[in-house]
Amino acid sequence: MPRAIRRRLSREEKRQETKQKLLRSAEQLFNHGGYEKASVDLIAENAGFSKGAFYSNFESKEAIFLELLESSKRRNIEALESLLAQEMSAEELLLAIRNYQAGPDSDFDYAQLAMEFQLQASRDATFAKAYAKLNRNYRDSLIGVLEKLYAKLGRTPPAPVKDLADILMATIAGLLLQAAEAPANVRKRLISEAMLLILGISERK
Amino acid sequence: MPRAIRRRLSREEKRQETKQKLLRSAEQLFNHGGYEKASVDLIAENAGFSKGAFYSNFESKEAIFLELLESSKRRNIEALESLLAQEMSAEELLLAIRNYQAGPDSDFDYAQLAMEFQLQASRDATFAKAYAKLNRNYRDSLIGVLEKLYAKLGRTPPAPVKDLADILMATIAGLLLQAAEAPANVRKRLISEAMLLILGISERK
DNA sequence: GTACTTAGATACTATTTGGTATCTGTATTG
DNA sequence: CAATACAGATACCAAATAGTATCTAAGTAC
Repeated sequence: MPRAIRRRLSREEKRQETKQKLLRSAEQLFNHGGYEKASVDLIAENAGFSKGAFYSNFESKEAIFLELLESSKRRNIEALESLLAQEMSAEELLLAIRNYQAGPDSDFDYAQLAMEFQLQASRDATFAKAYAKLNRNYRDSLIGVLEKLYAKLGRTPPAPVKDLADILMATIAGLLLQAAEAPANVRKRLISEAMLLILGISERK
Repeated sequence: MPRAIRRRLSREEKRQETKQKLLRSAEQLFNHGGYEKASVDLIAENAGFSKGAFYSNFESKEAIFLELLESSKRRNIEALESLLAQEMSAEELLLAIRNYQAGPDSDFDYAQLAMEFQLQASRDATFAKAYAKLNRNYRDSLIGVLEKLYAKLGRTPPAPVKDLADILMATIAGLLLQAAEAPANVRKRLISEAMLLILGISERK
């Protein structure tokens, strides 16, 4: 175990780099053609490596899929949490939420990948458990943001925020998938509109 | 061509029966495990036939998938159209819409299958075209129903009905998929809630 | 610099896939 | 009832798949 003590781990560093490349390759391919169509061979090749590299870094295809799922969800949750932490006016918060999923920062690709996860989860018990757990965290964060939003706006939510969170997540996912071929601005507009409707803040009362 | 004139087509009848069995088998399997996982062999076997029967009735796996898509969408559209045709009060119409997708008549399975279609469509140009076309019809029907609804209610929609239709479709699909493991009554409640929020008719003003 | 470790390449396997070619039994036709 | 047509079964195929076993070149330790 001479790992943690040593100074320059050029070896380990490279390994991590390879792993990252494989992850990004897999993300791309899963997103593009779905779980089944993204073969291990292809993932490796697309990253500029061979299958050997893949199995040297991941236990299985399922494993890389789950790892991807976890990291995406984590990133998403972090974005929400940081939103929560910031001090901002009601209008600012509203705007931020409105642009959250539809903004240029959060890639649309993620949504499709998430959909792929969701579908796999609805079919595979292993995935289902992992997905449910991660989703719960995400949902909780979203609920927090919504509560903060309504508090700042001085309004009462039109429905339990738990439900609003669920509906919001579903709608965004659905819209992104539905309009996969539509131009980005159409998607954005629809998503914004949907969020305002669901949150009940479309017209300034 | 001694087909259309003759009396009792017991042969042709049987053929159609076989085809229907294959279709239902495919629907089941596509829904359960997705497009890729439902092999032609499996579809045939599950219907009680051999692969020979399959290829005697369908040109390819893609073909049966598309045929399934078409018939499901058609059924859905017909349901909407018949809703449109009926004379009913605003409340009745509202209730009917509220229960439309969430009702016991429309099987939840369909939604998951539709999702599978949608995902495939987002990845395959052939599917994309077919799906877009069918979806357009469905959307148009839904728009008609919504217009009728608002007319009867004597209200103005909170957003262009076109957008409302898109959002509604996406939300329902998203919720059904998201809550695939949740009990049916939870799904129903969420879907109802979402519809009311999106349509802007949650509280009786 | 020599011995050891290991990231990653190559080669291979067993299995599954969609699709085809061919065959067979039975319903239809004359 | 004999000839034919055809629904569907059987037997195949080439390609692709996830995963494994083995090897090699380069990094690390002494």
